[in-house]
Parts: sequence; structure tokens; C-alpha cells
Amino acid sequence: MNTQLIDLNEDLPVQPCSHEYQASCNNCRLSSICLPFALEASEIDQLDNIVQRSKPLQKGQHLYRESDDFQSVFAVRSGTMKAYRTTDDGREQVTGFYFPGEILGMDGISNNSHASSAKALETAAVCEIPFTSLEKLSASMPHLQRHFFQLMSREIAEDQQLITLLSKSSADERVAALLLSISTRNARRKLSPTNFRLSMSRVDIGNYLGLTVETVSRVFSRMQKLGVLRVENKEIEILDTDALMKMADAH
Amino acid sequence: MNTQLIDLNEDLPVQPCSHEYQASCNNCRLSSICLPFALEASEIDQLDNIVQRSKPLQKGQHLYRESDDFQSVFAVRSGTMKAYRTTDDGREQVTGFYFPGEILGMDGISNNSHASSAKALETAAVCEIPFTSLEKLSASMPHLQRHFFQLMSREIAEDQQLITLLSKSSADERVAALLLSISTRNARRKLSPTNFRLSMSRVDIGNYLGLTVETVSRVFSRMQKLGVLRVENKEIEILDTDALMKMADAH
DNA sequence: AGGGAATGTTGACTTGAGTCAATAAGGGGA
DNA sequence: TCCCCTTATTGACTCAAGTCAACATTCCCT
Repeated sequence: MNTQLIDLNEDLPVQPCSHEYQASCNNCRLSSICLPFALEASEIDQLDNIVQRSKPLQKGQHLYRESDDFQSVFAVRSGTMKAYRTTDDGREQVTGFYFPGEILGMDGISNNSHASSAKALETAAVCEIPFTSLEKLSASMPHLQRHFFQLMSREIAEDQQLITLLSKSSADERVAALLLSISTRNARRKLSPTNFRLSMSRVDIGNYLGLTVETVSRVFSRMQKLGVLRVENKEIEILDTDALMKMADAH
Repeated sequence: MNTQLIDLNEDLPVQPCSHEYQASCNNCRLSSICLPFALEASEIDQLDNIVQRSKPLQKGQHLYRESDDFQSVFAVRSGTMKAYRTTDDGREQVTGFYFPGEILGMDGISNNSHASSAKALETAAVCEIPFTSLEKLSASMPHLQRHFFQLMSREIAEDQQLITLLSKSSADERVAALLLSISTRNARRKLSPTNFRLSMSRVDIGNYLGLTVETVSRVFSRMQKLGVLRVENKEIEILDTDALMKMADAH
């Protein structure tokens, strides 16, 4: 078992909210892919009233920890969050990476306590959505209720995809699939699908994909040699998307 | 890639409902662990009105298939269901086994089409819960809305546990964890936690756990030799639960 | 009850990813 | 800016689980 090194950033206080981080959901550029999706302007205003925007996080800082009381779900506004759980014997499993516009914390609803921990991989801003308020609002706003059911369902479907990946795929396939997932999610946010910076370390990638760091590193090198990627540290350029897609499911 | 053998049972017609399979949720012995959980009698009646009980399935018959239109979620009343998805290159991944009192089909909500297929592992009866009705009812019944959110959340948390299992654990650990999961779920239904019949084949177990049949078989033999289990075909007796629990997370 | 297909078991061998180890390259703090 | 600690890369070797193959058993179907 690996002993966890002390994380100096963990217990930094949450920054005071010295200025407005975002006036409202209405003028947030992420609204089309985030919770407000499919809501009308007046409905967005109501949602807006329950959303709290006072949580900028430093790199390495936790948003919540496993077994903390569950109060809220969170939407990422900027930066990247990683969710992970710790097994009984102390090993970590990264269960997901969350980019702007994506919702995390839904796994805490069932038990009223968070089933995983969430940590900022870089400076990150999140919107906090208190769950009891969201429930009340959902009861009166069919679109919102529907959308939240859909978000949870999507999380299930995505987890199942990861299950398939972990169960059936080679190291190459796994890494290719992750890169394509990031690429697609970037596209949704109007960012380049081919050039991006990995906010997570090789360790995190390996942990998420069920591989060791060494294997991840070797796969990157191999793909670079094949001309599929250009890897320079955390900067990734996908040179041949088709080839990458083939690698992602060619067994 | 394995070619799928033709499944002779697949297209049998749904049996006509010649008698009442279950008068109502109110007198269903599973109500305490199923959807009605935490509802009051009058609320259960309302839920009861939208539940349809006309779906007994033969072994091997499908309840729904991947990419079918999503209309309903289903509660298992008797028998066992298996959910699985087919990857682009034709491989199968079993994503879950569902026992009486458990809900399946929630992964279809996000897309309005089922993200997986569901098949009966033995003769099985299910309750169909039309989702639009459930949504409407949820809006007026906070307990129901809450409980359904919790069910979805639990599915997420359980998938994450499987992810951890697939990502980090040895063959022994995986098999031990599955057996313990079945044992716990049996206990919830007042069945023996130590003696039960596996309704799924070794192939399904292997597929679910990301192992080959041969490996599953070898693990069973090994555990039997160690005196942890008695395995006789599909009949399992857990002889030493503590040892099994140690095997489930001892790395 | 009998026969044949499907399912399960066991053994021998192979292999992809893990482990261990050495080295290189970054990057944040004083 | 330099230094040190963290992160990443590469190589050599090992091993757990996969593959291939033979055989045993079970479960349907007639």
C-alpha cells in the first residue's frame, strides 16, 4: 500500500468572494451544456436563485471528501476536478474527471454522504447547487426535474462505458478512449478537439484507466512514434483522429 | 471476436397475463426494498396505479434492447435479470445483475433510448414503471422523487465500486467481491446469505468481472480447496465468510 | 430415457502489463 | 536563479491472467 504524502494544499481556506465570479446562469457561456440546459429564461432565473458561486478552489484543494455530509451537487465553472474513492486497504481509484459545464457529487445522494472525494487538479471555480433546494425546484419545474434525471442517467451510462473499457480493453485502447473523450468534451465547449493540455498527471490517468504510470507513459511514447499524437509533457496534439479512433476499439 | 450464437429463446412472445401476478405494491413483500420504500400507504396506492405487471419473461428473453426507445424503468419481482452492452466491435460487457426488488433501465433516461440490453437469466417477472408517469407522480410526491434520485445515485455509486474492482483487483478479489455482493443482497431479501444458487453462468460472471471463464472456474476451485466455499455446479455455500471478506480486499 | 449441444473444468504454454530500478526533465519556493 | 522534490520516461525482468486444447459434466429437446 502506498502511503499518502502530505498534501500541503489540502487545507487552504476557501478564498473569500471578493468580486462577482459570474453574474448569473443566464449569461454563463456554459448554460447550454450545464444544468440550465432546456430551461426558459424565467426558469433559469429561479435556478439562479439557489445557485451559490462562492467556491474558487486552489490546485489540490478538496471540494468535498468521501463520507462528508452530502448537501449539494456542484457544477464546474472553470478548471478541472477529479473524483476518487479510497478503498478499504488504502488504494485510490479515480472515478472521473470533470470539466467546465459538468456536474459532480451526484453519487452522494443515495446515502446523504459523499461516496467519493473531489479535488481540484488546477485552480477551479464551481457553482454549488444545494440539493434540497434543487429537489423543491424540480418538483415545480418539469424541465429541470427531467434534466436532472437525465444528468444522473448519463453519469450511469458513462460509468458503464468505463466499466467496459476496464474490463475488455488493452492499455492502448484505454488511453485512446480517454483522449477521445477529452477531445469530444472539449468540442462541446468550443475548445480545440485536437490541441489541449492535460490537467491531470500521468499517475491520475493511470489510476483512472487501471494502468500503471509506466504503462501510460509507454503508450504515449508508442502513439507518438506512430505519428498519432504529438506529446510534449502535458500538451497533447492529436495528429490523426481516425487512427486514434481505430486504436480505441480495435482489439 | 466471438460470434454470438443464435439464442432460440429470444423472440418468444410475452406470456399473456392470465392471472394476477401481484395484487399491488401494498402487499408485495419486496415493497420495503423497492420503489415504494419510505412511501405512505396512500402514496403507494398512487404509485400502484401507474405500475404495470404484465411482463413475465422466459429464460433468455429480452426485456429491452440497447437503443430501443426508452419508455419505462423496471423493477424485478422474481428471477434474475442481466444487463449488458455490446461494444462497437461486437464484444459484450455485462454491466449488472438485478435481483428481486431492484430497479433496472435507468441508464436509458439520458438519451430516451436504452443504453444497455436486459435479458432474463431464468424465468422472471418484472413490474414496468412508465417513466413519464413516474416523473409526473414524482413532482407531486417529494418522497418518491427523493427515493428515485437515491436509487439512481446508488446505481452510480455501485458502478463506481465495480470500476474500482475492475481497475485494482486480482481475479480472487473480484470473484470474492461478487459473491459477497450476492450474499448481502440475499440477506436484504431475507434469503440465506451463505447458501444460494447462482442464476448466471460462469461466462456471465467472467464477463461481468472482466475475467475469462477459465479464470473464474479456477478461482472457484481454489476457494473450494481452501475451504472458503463449497461449489457444486451453480449451488454455492459460503463456508467461511470472514475469509471471503479478507480475500475480497486483501491485495 | 437417450443424445447432442452447451457449459464447466483442468493443464500447458504465452503474453501484456506490472514491478523494480535508474535516469531525465519539470516546476515551484526561497 | 538555483535547488530540490515531484513527475515522467525508458529498460530489464516477472508474473497473473489469457489462450489453446482436451476432456467432463450438465441440461435440454425429442
